[in-house]
Amino acid sequence: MSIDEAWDILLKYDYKRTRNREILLQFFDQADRYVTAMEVRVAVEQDNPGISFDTIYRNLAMFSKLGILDETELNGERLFRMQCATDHHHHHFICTTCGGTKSIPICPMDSVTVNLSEYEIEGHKFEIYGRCPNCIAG
Amino acid sequence: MSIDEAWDILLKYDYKRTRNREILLQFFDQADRYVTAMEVRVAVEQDNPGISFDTIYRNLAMFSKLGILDETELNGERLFRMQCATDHHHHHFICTTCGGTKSIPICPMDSVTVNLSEYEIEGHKFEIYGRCPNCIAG
DNA sequence: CCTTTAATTCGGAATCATTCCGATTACTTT
DNA sequence: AAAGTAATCGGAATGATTCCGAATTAAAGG
Repeated sequence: MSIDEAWDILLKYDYKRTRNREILLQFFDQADRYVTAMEVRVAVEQDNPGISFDTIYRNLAMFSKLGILDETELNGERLFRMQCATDHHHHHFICTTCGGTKSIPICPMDSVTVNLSEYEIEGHKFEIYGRCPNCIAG
Repeated sequence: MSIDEAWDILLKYDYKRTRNREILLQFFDQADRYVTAMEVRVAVEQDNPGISFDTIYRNLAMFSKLGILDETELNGERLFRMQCATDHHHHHFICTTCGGTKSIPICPMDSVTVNLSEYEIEGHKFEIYGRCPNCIAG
């Protein structure tokens, strides 16, 4: 998702265009991988020293709820990244070293044969963890 | 996994047979679903009022590392359950209301067609979330 | 059974990420 | 430019988890 598409969503929901949100979006746009909340904090403090933790966490949570960010968890750490374009549902390999991702175009839900008709399905998660070629080399 | 199988593992690694560990294992054995750390605390305090948080968390972490417990995360909460018998690799539907599970016998790794030969795969996760028939009925 | 030794537990303090809150600042609209 | 409301700030509060030194307990050997 581009920064512009993110702003489209934010403005549609009457969120205001603020400097902190622009900094956050630009950071996620160029990062293009999963980053920890701590990495976000360190990075945005470059652009706005004195930004409040509250502001960071509040916006991360809101972006995540609006689908602008993707949130996951690895070894007890929260990770965030810009949501992929939403046109093709897919999943990810996630590098446990750098947070980089690789698309896995299949969705296991298509292969589930168990009868879940009496269950209300709210969501699912499929992720592969490991090390990417770059991090193996490095 | 049964309580006896859990003790086999613990004793094999020279962990001692203590009352607190027995209480924990019995609780997970009868719970047979994902429970939060808080639920564990409340439950084991019935059997041993005054048990230290340290003891609970230390053993949960150790059980999890030894493969006696399965650990996952939902809405920022850590969930634990007794590990299934390890003979057939499979995944789970998890009820977001009660933590109950239903086995999903397929593994999406079998269907992954993307070439990951240059990647080191460390693990994967596939979970389906929703509400089970019991919890839907209310 | 008694002793020894090391693992385990206890209790409470410390840590760490995250959230809350009241006061201030900054968008957006008019 | 002024008003109104959302957003931010700064720092305190929260809550889960971990750490630590002292006390207890399980296992092994005599």
